[in-house]
Amino acid sequence: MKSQSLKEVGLKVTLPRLKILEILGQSTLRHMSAEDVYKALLKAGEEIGLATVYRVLTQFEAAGLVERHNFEGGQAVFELSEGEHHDHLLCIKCGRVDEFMDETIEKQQHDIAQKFGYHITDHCLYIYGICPDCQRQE
Amino acid sequence: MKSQSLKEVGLKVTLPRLKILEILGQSTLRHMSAEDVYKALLKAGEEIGLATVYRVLTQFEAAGLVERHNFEGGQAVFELSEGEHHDHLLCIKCGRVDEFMDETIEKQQHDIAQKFGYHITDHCLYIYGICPDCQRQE
DNA sequence: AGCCAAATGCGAAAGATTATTATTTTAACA
DNA sequence: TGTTAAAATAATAATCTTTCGCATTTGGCT
Ligand SMILES: [Mn+2]
Ligand SMILES: [Mn+2]
Ligand SMILES: [Zn+2]
Ligand SMILES: [Zn+2]
Repeated sequence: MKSQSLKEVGLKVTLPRLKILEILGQSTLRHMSAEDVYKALLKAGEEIGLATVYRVLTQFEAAGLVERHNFEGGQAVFELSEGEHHDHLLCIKCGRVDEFMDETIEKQQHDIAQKFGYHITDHCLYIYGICPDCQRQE
Repeated sequence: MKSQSLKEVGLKVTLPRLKILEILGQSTLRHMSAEDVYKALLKAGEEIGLATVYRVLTQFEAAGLVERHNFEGGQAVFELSEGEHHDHLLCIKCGRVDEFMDETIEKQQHDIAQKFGYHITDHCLYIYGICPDCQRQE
């Protein structure tokens, strides 16, 4: 359960942290901005400050519980870490986000880093485009 | 020459625009933030406002003269468009940026978008890691 | 129950970027 | 070449996202 995952990463079990984990897990959006989380909390009747949301999300990221993405549009978004890595396809019209993982691309990245002598720590691949639904409405 | 490229994209030839193009072309850094450009202008004795730098860079982007990248770290960076697309390798220690292009990755991206039914407009792949030089100093 | 370190809430502050508006400059043309 | 309307600039204010500082509260432990 949620309090367990907090303990495992060495974070105190507090009400704000539990609620934020809950929101991230239940929301229909897998990718939420701090503001999204804050509004969802308000809607759920929780009085948690926006600064706390930011603080907690940053701590969750450091602990490996969530991942932060810098999609276009100013606000960072967060999603619960599910173990396996994936990259993103984003619709520039409606904001839809799809996820994928491609072994070939992952391997090529590794080869490129090796060629340049880099020790990879992380990477992100964002493919922007127009989703099937939005193409129909043109 | 520079005034020509401005005319070609339908932008008036103004001193700020010429100077900014010049800075982008001459700087040793291929990837500069608006602030970087602004400081380089000051150093060159030009009195151009930061707001103008932002405005001009955004116009250049819209005109296809420069590309904007949202690397990690808050500030967007800009580079002169050189025709051929490329992606980026970034050192998280020293900020070094390397560029590469991999046909296999490009093709896989196309295939993925097709599978999801997206019409690709753009994409970016950022590989973060530690560069050879920084590995030595550990 | 009671203590103390850690966490929260609130408002202020910071950092990046954009908007407003008066003034200046450009491009077109008489 | 001088005139003029439209566009661009400079300066400043405003906005937006995120972080900080500090007084207050809470969670974990005795
Ligand atoms: Mn995702
Ligand atoms: Mn580049
Ligand atoms: Zn869409
Ligand atoms: Zn380095």
